[in-house]
Amino acid sequence: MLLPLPAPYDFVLSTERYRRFGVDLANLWDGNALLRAVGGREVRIRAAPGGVDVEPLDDLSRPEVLTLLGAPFDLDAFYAWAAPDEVLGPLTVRLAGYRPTLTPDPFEALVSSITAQQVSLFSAFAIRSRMIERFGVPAGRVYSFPTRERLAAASEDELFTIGFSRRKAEYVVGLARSDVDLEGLAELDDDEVRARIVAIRGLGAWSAEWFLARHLGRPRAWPSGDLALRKAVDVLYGVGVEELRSRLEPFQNLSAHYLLTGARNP
DNA sequence: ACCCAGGCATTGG
DNA sequence: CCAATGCATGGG
Repeated sequence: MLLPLPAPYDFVLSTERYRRFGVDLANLWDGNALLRAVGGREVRIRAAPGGVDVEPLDDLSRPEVLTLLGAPFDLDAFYAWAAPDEVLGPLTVRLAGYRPTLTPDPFEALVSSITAQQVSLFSAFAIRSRMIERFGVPAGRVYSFPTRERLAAASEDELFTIGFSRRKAEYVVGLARSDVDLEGLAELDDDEVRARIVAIRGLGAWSAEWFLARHLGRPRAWPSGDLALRKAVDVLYGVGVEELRSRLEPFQNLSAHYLLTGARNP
């Protein structure tokens, strides 16, 4: 069944992140389709004229896929705003139809951030996939991401065995066992979200900003501490990330994604 | 055998 | 308040 998305939309480019750094067992690339477990069932997403083909498409999968594919982003407004910019103008033309994906679940977003802290994304993907394999549940060929309950019941040693540092194992289990209302964060404004995230052990400013950017899809999220973004901004603009921030108002999030994707797809 | 990679908490000044 | 340190794995 067709799930419409605003044109232009480039499905393959938009999902590049899920296969660029290795295999993502929770967002599994299958040659021409993206597989994702929704409610314990495998959902298959493929490119289609006017949007994507989703199978099965129902009241459960529809909102999940819309979030996953970044439907909330207003690309038209971003492109119009970016056109005069010497860097983002050409970039939005070259990457036309790139719609950043979002992580639908807050716990998944935060645990994924912990796995990606400090190490290369190749390493992060490998460790994260071993965790998904062990603590997630297969739905066809793809896996549902490990639930908070399942990781709350895990031991730090189990996580250490599959490649987590002792410290990161503490962070993941601690987050799972905490009483923080992760769903409730969506009701708060950007700065309140930042404060709540940073108050959790193992999550700093970088993780908070990516949570705003890739889970909540907040337009002004700007992960200025991100090493890859710093390098991309330096190469493409020749300035620092902090001095660029105000210039990108109010499209910092989409700008960051276009700069990162543009820098690694020259 | 190195060195670095899309951080963070801890420790020491 | 800022600088130094340890962390585990995958690629080059």
